Amino acid sequence: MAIQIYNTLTRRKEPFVPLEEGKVKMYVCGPTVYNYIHIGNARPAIVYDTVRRYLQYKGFDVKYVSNFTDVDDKIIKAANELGEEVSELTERFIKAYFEDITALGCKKADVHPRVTEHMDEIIEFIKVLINKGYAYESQGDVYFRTRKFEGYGKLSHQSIDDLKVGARIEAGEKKEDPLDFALWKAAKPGEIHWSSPWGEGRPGWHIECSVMARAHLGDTIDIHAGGQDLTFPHHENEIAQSESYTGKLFARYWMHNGYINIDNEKMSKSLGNFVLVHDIIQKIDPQVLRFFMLSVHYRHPINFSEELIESARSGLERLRTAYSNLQHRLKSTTNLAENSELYLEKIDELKKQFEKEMDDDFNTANGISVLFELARTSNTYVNETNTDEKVLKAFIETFEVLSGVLGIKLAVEMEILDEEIEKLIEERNIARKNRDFKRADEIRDQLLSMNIILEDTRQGTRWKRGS
RNA sequence: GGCGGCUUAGCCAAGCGGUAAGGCACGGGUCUGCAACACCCUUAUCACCGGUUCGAAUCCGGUAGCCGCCUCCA
Repeated sequence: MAIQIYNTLTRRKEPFVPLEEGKVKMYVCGPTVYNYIHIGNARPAIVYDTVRRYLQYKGFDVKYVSNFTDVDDKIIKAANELGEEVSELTERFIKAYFEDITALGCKKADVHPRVTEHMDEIIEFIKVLINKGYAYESQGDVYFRTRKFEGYGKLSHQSIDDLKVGARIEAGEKKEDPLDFALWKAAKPGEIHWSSPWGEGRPGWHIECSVMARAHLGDTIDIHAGGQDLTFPHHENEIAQSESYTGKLFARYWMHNGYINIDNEKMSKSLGNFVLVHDIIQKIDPQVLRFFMLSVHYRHPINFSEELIESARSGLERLRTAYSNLQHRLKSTTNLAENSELYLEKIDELKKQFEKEMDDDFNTANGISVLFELARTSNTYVNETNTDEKVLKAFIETFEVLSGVLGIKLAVEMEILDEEIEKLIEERNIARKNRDFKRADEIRDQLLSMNIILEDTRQGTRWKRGS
């Protein structure tokens, strides 16, 4: 069964068939680097990282490209305010971006192209659009002539006339039509600029993605993804530019993720409820954040609140515990179990179930519920009198593979305890054997105050760090 | 005004015509010296009204409420 992807272009789920068999060309709109990313930026990073991981799991060779917008109005403004060079500022936040998404369990893209590194190609691209009559120069700016492109509005499913009603007419209009958008903007005095046939200036926002996608992935790409708000105008404009340039379909599947709200309100600067990843991961385990985001379907809105994060934390903890229960039981497995086949079959069944859910437009929420079922099954198994190493390892491997697809790590770092603590645990076990429960409880409390939680199982005492 | 989405148990959330997954919290029980972990059990007819159908949370029409895009935005 093929993967089904909801395609914004057709507003339907479609079987995913890449242009070139076995290979996927994927482009994800990346951040404008003028600040730390907020959790709203983190969602596409996590969601499409997961899409990529699943495609790879299914055997596709994925080329994943995600850009940095490293020159634009907001960047220039921020650099001016901080008295910093544009390049210094962007370099700083690109570095921070990698730190943040790495913490969130996202792999780097195969290519992270930057606008400033594609200036020649951008200028060349615009020249062609002008030559073809799709763009025109106006007082040092260059605009795209939207009415010239027949398919304008096909992604956002709006007719060009409906769009026009809502379009804002800017003061000092240099456009032929309000819906035309800038490909090139003349530099204001003192602004960073590049030389072009139309004078000193810099690229408009939309052109960069058209150029960089083509430069790194070719004329037609398989999956183009980004936040829902990019559908219009950003992606609509990309389509207009690229298809006018190449005469070919730009992207075959368009994926758009939903928004994040904070305490049921839209995250916005005016409300002052921006949550930066950089800040929040000081307080919340970034893995919990990832788990939380994947527990909701990517196209649906998600609400962010401490209460919901706490609930996600408990859920992830349950999976981690199940995983460590298996590891722990491995040390005392009897290998006398007679029901191995039954469990191996169940594991296989759950694995298939997971794939079925993920095949359905990357339903990570359901994928996670399969992990919970795997946990319940393995917890039951771990408590059997006899276990089989083969089965324990199959459980462990399945946990690793499936959670790996979601980019979730279940293994908790088990640092070596100091000798003193080891001795206390040992002393407590002796006390318990002698039924000196007072001393035993004393030691347990003492360790608890050191954030070490003890659990007595039939196979011995084990410990873990509190969270 | 145009386009689109949402409304499922205390909270979160799946569901895409065949009779309500899963998680968190709560309560009861088993396990345990006690706990923790774990396991078992218990908890909803799906905003409302009408229609189509043998059968609807799921399709159609309408009502109400919430939200997004149409302007920089993930």
